[in-house]
Amino acid sequence: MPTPKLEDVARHAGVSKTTVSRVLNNRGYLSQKTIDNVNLAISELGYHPNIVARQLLKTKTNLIGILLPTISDPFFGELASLLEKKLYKKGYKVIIGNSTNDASKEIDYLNQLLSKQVDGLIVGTHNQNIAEYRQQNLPIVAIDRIINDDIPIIESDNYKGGVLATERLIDQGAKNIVHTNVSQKESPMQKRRLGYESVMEANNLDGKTYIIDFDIPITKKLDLLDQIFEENPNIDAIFAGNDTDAAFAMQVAQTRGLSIPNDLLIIGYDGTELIRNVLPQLTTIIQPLDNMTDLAVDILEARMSGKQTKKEYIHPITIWEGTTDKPDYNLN
Amino acid sequence: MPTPKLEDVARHAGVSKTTVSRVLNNRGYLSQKTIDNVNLAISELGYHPNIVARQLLKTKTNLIGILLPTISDPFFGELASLLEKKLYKKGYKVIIGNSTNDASKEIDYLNQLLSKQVDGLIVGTHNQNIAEYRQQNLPIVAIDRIINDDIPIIESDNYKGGVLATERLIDQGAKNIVHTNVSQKESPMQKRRLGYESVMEANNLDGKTYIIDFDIPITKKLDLLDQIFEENPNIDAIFAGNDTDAAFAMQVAQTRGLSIPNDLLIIGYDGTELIRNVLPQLTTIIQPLDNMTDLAVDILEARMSGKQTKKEYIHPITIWEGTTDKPDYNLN
DNA sequence: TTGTACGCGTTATCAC
DNA sequence: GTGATAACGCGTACAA
Repeated sequence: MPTPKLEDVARHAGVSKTTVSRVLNNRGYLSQKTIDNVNLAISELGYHPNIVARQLLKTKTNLIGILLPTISDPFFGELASLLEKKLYKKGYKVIIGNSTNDASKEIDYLNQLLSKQVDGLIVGTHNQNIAEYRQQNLPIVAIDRIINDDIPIIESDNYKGGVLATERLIDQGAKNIVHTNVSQKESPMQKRRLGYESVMEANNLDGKTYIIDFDIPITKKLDLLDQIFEENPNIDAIFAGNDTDAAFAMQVAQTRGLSIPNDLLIIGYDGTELIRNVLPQLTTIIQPLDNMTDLAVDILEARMSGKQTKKEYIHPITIWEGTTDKPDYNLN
Repeated sequence: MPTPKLEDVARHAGVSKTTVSRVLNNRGYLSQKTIDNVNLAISELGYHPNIVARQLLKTKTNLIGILLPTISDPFFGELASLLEKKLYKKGYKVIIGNSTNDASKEIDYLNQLLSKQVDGLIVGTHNQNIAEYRQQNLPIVAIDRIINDDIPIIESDNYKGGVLATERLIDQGAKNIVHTNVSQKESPMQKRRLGYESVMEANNLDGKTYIIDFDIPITKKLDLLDQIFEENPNIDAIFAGNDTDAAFAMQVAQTRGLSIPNDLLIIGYDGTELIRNVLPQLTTIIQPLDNMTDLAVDILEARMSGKQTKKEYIHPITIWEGTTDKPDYNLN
C-alpha cells in the first residue's frame, strides 16, 4: 500500500479531510472524541503529512541554502556548522552546496532559490559575474564576498587584520614577507592584502602576494607554496591568507630544512577552534565566527521579512598569540 | 506583481500551459516558432518553474538528507563534502544536519524523510534507540553506525585497524597503551576497541579505554585527555579513536612536558587529507573515504530503486607512516 | 502540432 | 463542531 494521505485518515476515522487537518494543526473547535478518533487513525495508518504539499500552499519551504567554496576546510566547516545550528533553532533546515570552483553549480543552486525551493540564501563562494544574482528582492546574505550593492556583507575587519599581522612580523625583524591570497578581485579578503601592502610600503619594503585559491587540490597548494620558497630564497616571513595555507606552509618550510620560527616567521588568518587546538603554536588572526554567524542569520531573517538592512557589517578581529611569529621563542 | 507562473507565460505567449510545459521539458513535438515564442515570454517575464509544485506531482524531491554528529570535525567535513559532490553529480541536492548529541533533532530530521521531503538519507550519527528508524522501506544508508538489520552499513575495517595500530605500538616497546573511543555501544567504532583489546590481551597487557564523544566541546575533550595522563603516570602510548583526539592528545602531552615520540607514542585513526598535511608526523590509520562515499551513494540509489543490498560493506584500511609511533626517530 | 481537464496532498474559505 | 470545495503550480493522459 502506498503511503497514506490525509484522505485515507479521514475515511478511516469516518470524518472529513478538513477535520483531520484541523487535528493536525490544532486549529478550530473540535470535540475531544473526534480528536482521539483521528489521532488513533493517524497512528494506525502510520500517517505522516506531506511537507511538499504544505509548501506548495504556503509558498514557504523553511529551507535555507548555504553556498560555500568547500566545506572540508576547517574555516568553512565551522562556518557551515554554526549556521546550521543557528538556523535549525529558528525552524529552518539547510541545503548545503560546495561549489568548488564550479560556476555552473553555483548558478544551479541560485536557480533553486528563484524556483522557490529555499526561502533564503547565505553565500560565501567566490565565483564572479554570475548574472543570476542580478535579481530583485532575493533574501541573500554574503559572508566575505561582494555580490552587488543590494546584498549585505558580513565580514571580519580584514584590513586591520592584514595591518596587524604585517606589523607584528616587521616588529620581529622580518623584511622579506610574502603574502598569500585568493584570485577573486572583488572579495573582501583582498583587504587583508591591502593592509599588508600598506604596512609594507610604509616600511619601505617590497611585498609579494601569491595566489592560492580555496578550492584547488591540496597537492597543488603544496606545489604553489614550494614555489614561493624557490622564488624567494631570502624569505623570512609569511602572512598567509588563511590558516590552512599557513599550516601547509609550515610543513613545506620544514621539508626544505627551514626551522620555524627561527628561520621563518608565520602568521595565519581565521583562527578556527580546530586549528587553535591542533596547531596552537600558529599565530593567527581570529575571526569572531560566532558573532558573524549570529548576525548572518539575523540579517537574513530581516531580509526575508522585507526589512531594510545595512550594506556592510564589519566585525573586530583578535589575535591568537602562538609562537610562529617570535624568533626568540627558544631563548625563553 | 507576484512571481509569474506557467499560466502567465502561456497567456503572454498566446499558447496553452501544456505547450509552455513542453518547451520547458523538451517533450513532444513543437514548431520552432512556438518554442521561440515561449522562450521569449519566459525571459520577458523572468519566469522560473516552481520546484515544489513539480515535487508534489512527481512525489520525488531529488533531495538527500545527510545526518552527522558534527561537520566541523575534519573527518565528517570531508565525508560531507565528498557526499555532496557525488550526490550533486547524480542530480541530488543535500539537506545537512549536525545532530550534536541531540536525539530530538535527529528524530526531527527523520520525520522529514517520512514526510517525503527527501528521497533518501545517509546517517552517520550516534544517537541510539530512535524508534523512527523502525519504519519500513526507508531508503537509508549508514556510515559507521548500526541502526537495525535492514539498514546497510558502510565502514572501514575497524577491527583490523585497531589490531594494526596496537601491534605497531607494542612492536615499538610500548606497554601502557591507552585507547580512546566513543560511548555508543552499537557503533562499529567499537571494533577498533575490540582489535586493540585482543592484541593487548594476546600480549598480556592491560588495556584501558577512555570515552571521548565526537560532539562535546573541545575544552571538555582537552580536560578528558589531561585526565588520562593524570590517572596513568606510566602511560607510554595512545591509540586514539580518531585523529582529532590524537592531535589534541599531542598538545596536551606537550603541555605536560612529554616529548613525542620519545616519551609517548601516538597513533590516530581516520587519516583525512587535512590532517595528513597539517600534521604529517601523526601516524594514523587511513579510512578510504573516497571509496566509502562512492559506495554509500551507489547503495543509497540501489535502495531508492527498491533493490536489495548487502547488510555490511567493509573497506580495507591503510596506514599513514608518520613519526609519532617511532621513538628512535631522532636517532636516524 | 497544440489544447483540455484532471490529479499530486494539503490548507483556507465558506457554509451548515 | 464539522464538511464540501476551491486553490497552491505543475505535468500528463487524452482529445482534437
